[in-house]
Amino acid sequence: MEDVARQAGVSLGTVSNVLNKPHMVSEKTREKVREAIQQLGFVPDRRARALAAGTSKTIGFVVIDLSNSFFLDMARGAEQEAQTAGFNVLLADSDMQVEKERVYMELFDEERVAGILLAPLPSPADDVVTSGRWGRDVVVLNSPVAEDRCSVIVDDEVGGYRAARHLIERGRRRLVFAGGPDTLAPVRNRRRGVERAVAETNGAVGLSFLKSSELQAPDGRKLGHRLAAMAAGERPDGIVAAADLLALGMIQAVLAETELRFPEDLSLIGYDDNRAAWDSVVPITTMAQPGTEMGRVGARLLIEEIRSGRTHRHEHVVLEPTLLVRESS
Amino acid sequence: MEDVARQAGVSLGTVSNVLNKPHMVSEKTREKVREAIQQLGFVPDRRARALAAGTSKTIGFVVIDLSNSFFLDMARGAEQEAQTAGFNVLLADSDMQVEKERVYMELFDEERVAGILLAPLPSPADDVVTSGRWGRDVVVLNSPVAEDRCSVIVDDEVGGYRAARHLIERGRRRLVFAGGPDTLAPVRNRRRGVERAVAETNGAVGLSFLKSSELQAPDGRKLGHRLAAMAAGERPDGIVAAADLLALGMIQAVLAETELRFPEDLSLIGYDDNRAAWDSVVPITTMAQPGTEMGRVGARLLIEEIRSGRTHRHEHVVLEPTLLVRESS
DNA sequence: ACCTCCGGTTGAAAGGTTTCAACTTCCGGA
DNA sequence: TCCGGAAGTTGAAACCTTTCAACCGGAGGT
Repeated sequence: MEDVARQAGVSLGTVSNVLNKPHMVSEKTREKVREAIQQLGFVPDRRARALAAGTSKTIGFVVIDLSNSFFLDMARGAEQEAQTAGFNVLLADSDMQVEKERVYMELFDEERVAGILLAPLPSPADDVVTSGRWGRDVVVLNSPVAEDRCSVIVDDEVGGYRAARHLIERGRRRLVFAGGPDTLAPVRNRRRGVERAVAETNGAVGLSFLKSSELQAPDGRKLGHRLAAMAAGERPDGIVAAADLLALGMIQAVLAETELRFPEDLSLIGYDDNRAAWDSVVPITTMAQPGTEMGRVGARLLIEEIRSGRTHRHEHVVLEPTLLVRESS
Repeated sequence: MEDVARQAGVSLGTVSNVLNKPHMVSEKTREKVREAIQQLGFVPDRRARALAAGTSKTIGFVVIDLSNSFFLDMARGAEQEAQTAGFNVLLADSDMQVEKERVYMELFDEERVAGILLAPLPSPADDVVTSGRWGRDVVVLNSPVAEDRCSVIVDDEVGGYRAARHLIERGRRRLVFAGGPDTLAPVRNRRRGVERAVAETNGAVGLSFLKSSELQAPDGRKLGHRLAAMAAGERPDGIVAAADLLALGMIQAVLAETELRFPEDLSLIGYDDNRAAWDSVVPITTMAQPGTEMGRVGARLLIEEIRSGRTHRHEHVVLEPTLLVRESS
């Protein structure tokens, strides 16, 4: 920057002004400086800038698992929103490991980013977030959190409810919820929503829970296998799966082992609108989670918090999933 | 840091030494300082550190498309390797937009990262990379590049060749390559590999190219449809698809429209080992791209370059894809 | 008793920017 | 002709570290 100043025949302060408050500099000087910058290939040093100014324009996003399109969508949403506010977002994939989550939180903390977006691991989330006593502003995505932070979550109970309602409206009455493990809060909540819908509908019965150990396609195939083995009388006619891959596996197994057709004989609805399930043989109706919007809202909240400083009041936004009707129902 | 020094009753320099060269500080002092750090919740400022030291320990990765598991694997590989060398990597998704690619390259440049890993957009790659005249070290992944940079690519011709060899060894003789558009270098090269394998095998014939406009599942379904319509005599018995999703679509269409079975009547091999195709009805044999390894090698090259400074000699590593036999062949 | 050497420790400079009070010019008005 | 004020520019302090030459005190050798 000193070189630039010398070459343009102005002072350091003026170069800085050209960079940050161009309107305060006369047209003539501005041009001279710009030219010098060009010629010298000067690239301002963000670190020094942030150091001197005491504020940074980049926010960090620590995300649990980028291979899940839901989280990738969040990242994209956050990025869009941040961009319009003049912020950049840097990504770090904690890859389902608490350890890495912590490391990256610390990295961003040391990096003095303006704020952190965190999509945490299910269980010990709160530990990491609260224990760290990060000086930085943090907003938490997709995980309930104590009062002293902003958060954005999506209502799983409503999702389960609406999924079941959809099946009921399609004339299904013998409903079952498929998923697991029950220790996962989202699974529990989605299931509860389904049960509520069943309970408030005349003539609907909730069949016993199709329990899976995880939510991947192979688990779905096992479930589909069980479904295929059932007598016609005991078989459900509507299934709410806790995840798309689970639904995908079920469809494959049922199609392979029986003559049943989707959706005529069996209606199925998945959850998440997972890209990995987009190319199922029969396209899966699903409760789409508003990933992009979560990212956007999260970023908005965070930037607000950054800007308003101590006067900020924490918010807890609850979003709702939306039904995406395709061919499995 | 000043507060820490005061509280521990030592000088600034000593605190710094505790942080960076603990062996140079007496046990007693070290403890005192550590305690003070603890009590005051002091978090060193990386920016200031890097500024003062003149070196940074974080490297940036600008990646074309994180929703493609191949690139995500690269990111993971790079991260692993970087970690063992004491570096951190920050991710930026250019999301297939040249504009964003440029913005992020600039961001990392201004951020004075130690170096940049770039998995660029297909065509104007070189422009961005070279035109920028980034002072920073850059290594390019998955894209050929001029002499003055390190790069890591994977040999598509060999991939096509091996895929075809695999089918030939399985007894297939009427081979076809499916994919497109032909303007994509990887598609062209894979195809050429297939042709070479056919040419050098007695009795093998290369059937006319099954051309698709893109490499997604719907394109595959169209191709599958054409396959289904063919008379038995003109139908291939072995297919090399330029991508897994294409293969997945073909399988779905063929299974739906004909009685043909994989692999008995038709052997099929995909390309990429794309996670999005892992859950195909019939698991797809594929040429897996060594994404993780590319990331690792790239990071290793980059760190070497960072460390060796001007004495560095650029390297161009060519990796090979590996066959993953599953059930479609 | 004196000298060397060495492990520890210190203080100040340096790194690249922003900020801001103080300064200079120049213009219009009295 | 002089004055007040706006517009533009400057220089130095500040931001938070690392680095390194210089310093200090004590152990070991003569």
